[in-house]
Amino acid sequence: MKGNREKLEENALNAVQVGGLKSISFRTMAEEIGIKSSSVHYHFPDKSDLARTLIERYSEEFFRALKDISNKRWKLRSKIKAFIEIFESVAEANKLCLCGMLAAEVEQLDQSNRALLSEYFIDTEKWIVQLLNEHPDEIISDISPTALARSLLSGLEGALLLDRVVGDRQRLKAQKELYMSYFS
Amino acid sequence: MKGNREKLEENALNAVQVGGLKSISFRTMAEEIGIKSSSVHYHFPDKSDLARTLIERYSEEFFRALKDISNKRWKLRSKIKAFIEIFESVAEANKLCLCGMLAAEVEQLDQSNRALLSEYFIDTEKWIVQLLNEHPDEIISDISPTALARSLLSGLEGALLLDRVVGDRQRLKAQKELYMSYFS
DNA sequence: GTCTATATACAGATAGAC
DNA sequence: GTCTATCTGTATATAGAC
Repeated sequence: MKGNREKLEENALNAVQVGGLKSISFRTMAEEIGIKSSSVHYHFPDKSDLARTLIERYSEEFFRALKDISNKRWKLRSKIKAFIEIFESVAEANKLCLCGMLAAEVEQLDQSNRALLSEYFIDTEKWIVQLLNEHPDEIISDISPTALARSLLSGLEGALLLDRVVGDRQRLKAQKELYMSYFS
Repeated sequence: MKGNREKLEENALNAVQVGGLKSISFRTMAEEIGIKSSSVHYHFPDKSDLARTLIERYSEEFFRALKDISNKRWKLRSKIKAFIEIFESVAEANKLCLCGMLAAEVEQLDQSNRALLSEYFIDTEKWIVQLLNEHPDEIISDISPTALARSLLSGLEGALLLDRVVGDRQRLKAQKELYMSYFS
């Protein structure tokens, strides 16, 4: 019962997480669901509009998952673990985080999409900082919550990037070991 | 006194670190130094050959810099600091590490270039591990040298990626603060 | 080593019919 | 919402002259 717009979005999201925005075209998007490229333009006027849709869709789903973690877990350690596991599930599909991939292509994005990307990273860091501030007694470190949040998120994005090239999950595993050691 | 091949390599290296391999063409490369695209093909038969040249060139220069750090510094802390500063100088030019950028585009690379990319990351991690093993008494951590090396490198690559989008140097700064706290 | 010229393919995008 | 048809630009790549 999925409409074509929905199919296009899902396929494009996956393809961009694998190969980047420049790796997809209106033609290939169309072919994959059996329509013509001009019909894709009906749903997404241009590539910038498509990118915006994907970033918004990905962000919404991501922050919904973060909210879930905040609500359904008790200990800081368990929350951080669940957060890292989101990235592990991306790695298992041999993809990057959508925003991590687009970050490499930022020069090809317009200003409004760059702003959306930046917002994704900043808001994720804010979510981590809030977590840490809610459980100050469970943190084993002198590093500030802000610095911890920034290094954790960029560390996970980098781990996805390198692990996919090397062909294992060792960097994600190392990041997990490192950051779990910060929480009792 | 630079030959055209040298000019092409330098321009391409910079352009790929900024916008990725898919953002450059034989045409634009040619125009930037005032020749025709067919002449670029004389120097680099195809894009795969160009990519290989860039990875090898970048890796050689990078590992020469690492050797320099190994030789000219005494304390582990000073060596790690110098290593991180290599990434800071890349960030200042608003670029990514060449191999970090190509890691995002790995699906568009052939097998031999993927192997070169992987080698770059693995060899860098080995260099860090060796450093750590040479100064066991200067490490303040229970994390294994291997895990530290893997998380440090992927953390720095991720920091370059995110900082460029957000438009500051905060993630690189956070990584530096975090890892410097591991060494006396 | 560099050129002109060209082959071939694919890209984003739009007009207008149904 | 989807189609056919088309415009325009750009890509990789090669043949052959100079």
